[in-house]
Amino acid sequence: MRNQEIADIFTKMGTLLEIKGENIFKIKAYYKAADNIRALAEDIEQVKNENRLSQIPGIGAAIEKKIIEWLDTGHMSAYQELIKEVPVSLLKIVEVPSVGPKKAKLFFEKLHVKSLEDLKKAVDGGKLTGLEGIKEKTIENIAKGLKVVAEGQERMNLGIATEVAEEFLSLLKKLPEVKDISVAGSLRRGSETVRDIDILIESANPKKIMDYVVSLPQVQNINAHGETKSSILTKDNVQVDVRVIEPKSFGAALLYFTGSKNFNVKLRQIAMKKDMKVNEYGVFLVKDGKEKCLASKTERECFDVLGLPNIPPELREDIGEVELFGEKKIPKLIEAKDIKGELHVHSTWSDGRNTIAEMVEAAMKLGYEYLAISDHSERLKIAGGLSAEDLKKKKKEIDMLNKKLKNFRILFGTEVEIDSEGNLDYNDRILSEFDVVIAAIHSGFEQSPEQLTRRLVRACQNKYTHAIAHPTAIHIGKRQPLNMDFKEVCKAAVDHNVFLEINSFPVRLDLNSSNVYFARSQGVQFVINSDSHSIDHLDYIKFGISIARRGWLRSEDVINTLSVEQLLKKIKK
DNA sequence: GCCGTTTTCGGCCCGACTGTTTTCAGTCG
Repeated sequence: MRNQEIADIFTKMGTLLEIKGENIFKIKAYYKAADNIRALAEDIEQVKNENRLSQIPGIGAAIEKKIIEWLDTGHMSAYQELIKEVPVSLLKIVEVPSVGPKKAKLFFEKLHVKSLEDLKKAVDGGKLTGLEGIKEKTIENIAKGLKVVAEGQERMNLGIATEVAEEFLSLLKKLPEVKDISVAGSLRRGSETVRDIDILIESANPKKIMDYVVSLPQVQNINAHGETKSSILTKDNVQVDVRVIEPKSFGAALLYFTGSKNFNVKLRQIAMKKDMKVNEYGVFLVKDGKEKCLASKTERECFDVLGLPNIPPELREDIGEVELFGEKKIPKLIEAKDIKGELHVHSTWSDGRNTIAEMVEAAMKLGYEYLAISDHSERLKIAGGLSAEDLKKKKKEIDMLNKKLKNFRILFGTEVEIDSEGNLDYNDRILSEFDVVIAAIHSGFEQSPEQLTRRLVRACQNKYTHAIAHPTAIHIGKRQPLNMDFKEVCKAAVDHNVFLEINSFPVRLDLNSSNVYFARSQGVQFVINSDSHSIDHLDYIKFGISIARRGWLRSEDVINTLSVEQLLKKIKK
């Protein structure tokens, strides 16, 4: 799919036009088109071939023409013209905190600054001094910003973000001034990656809280320190924004700061049609130039007066949830309590840190009814892959443990390698012994799209395969997802009764929520696993559940919400 | 550049903080 690359071009064009000083609404049109293409569930090339591009919201005649040109010829003349005027390297400069399009333009025109290196030289050489609107403090902030960029402030995965947020929440909760507290932003929406952490606090005494936040030992740099809003950078380079809200508008603020941005825009548009206005202080009726607050205390009240149901944070992406909620078509989403067991955890038999017995004990504490111990297969030597001989011993251990257990079943599983041709790493006789066979790719990521697709399709066709683990093999921050035809893989999964995994391990989070949303539309069924390598990892399942919810999954779309008997019946080939 | 139950023009979501000003522009979310 070329959706991402086209969306990226339009995002770039938006920013370049901003630097150029174009009409703000034209710029927004490019951003909006990029957003909608990125969120598109189907292949844009197919949409083009079926002449439906203009049906995508935010795509009119001009942008449609540009998309067609790009898909047909591999270049876009409007983009080429634009980067002649505004060097594409300026995009790096607006990424520097406290430098936006206006300053980028100023530095480019007055100092010929075209790259981060140029900017650094200009700052170090004192060249910024004397430019209009630039004084000591601004220069200092830009110097700091350059440092942050140099240290690579990337998006962190959901696991790291959750950890940092929990640390701050537990510290702040101790303050007597804090009446209520919640995370907001993409973290609350359960997004796979998070850029910064938003924390909202309900309190009538903001000053004390603000002073406390900026004085914490975790703070490396104070970006802002206001009366109700402060922003800090931790020593681990994580940006944490804390806002204090008056009790009467906590709900409205939570709604506002949870976003997403596009969801908020949609809410305001709905409000406008009803002569209302939404901001972080409440939902207001606007009449004869006067405003009357209709709701503000809780999110639910705000949704109520807008005529909407209580939309869960994970769904607030403006990909149709608002409209469908109006028609009562949104499914009842899966919840943590629906999970009855897991099919993909490791033990000391391969590269896990805990024994089968220890893993089982931890799983029972979570209220699970079963656990498949799916260790690596022979070929993956680096992770202690099991030989045929090892498997016999492991099976014996599981049988023995199962005899002792009441109301819990250990399943004999494997995470078996898919080789470069799509064959599985054990022969049929061995595969037939397992209760659960999960096939996975751990090597050969750089094959051609055709090879990768064929590999995954063949793995699905194997009559012993029950599920595909971490189907795109993404490693957040390190490895791109496999470049393959995901639609084909979904089709093979459906045709051969194979379940696709939502792997909850924080560096994987694979499938991601857009994959899930798309796969669901293709009729795929799922399994949510933690891929635990120790008892501490079992808790990661919560991230997989967030992704499932963001992909609109119900409990019946996920096989490990079934009892063990139902599960074994369902996966039987 | 997009869009339309005011449909081919005239709108297009809202506010806090900072640094520069002395009323506001730029940045950010």
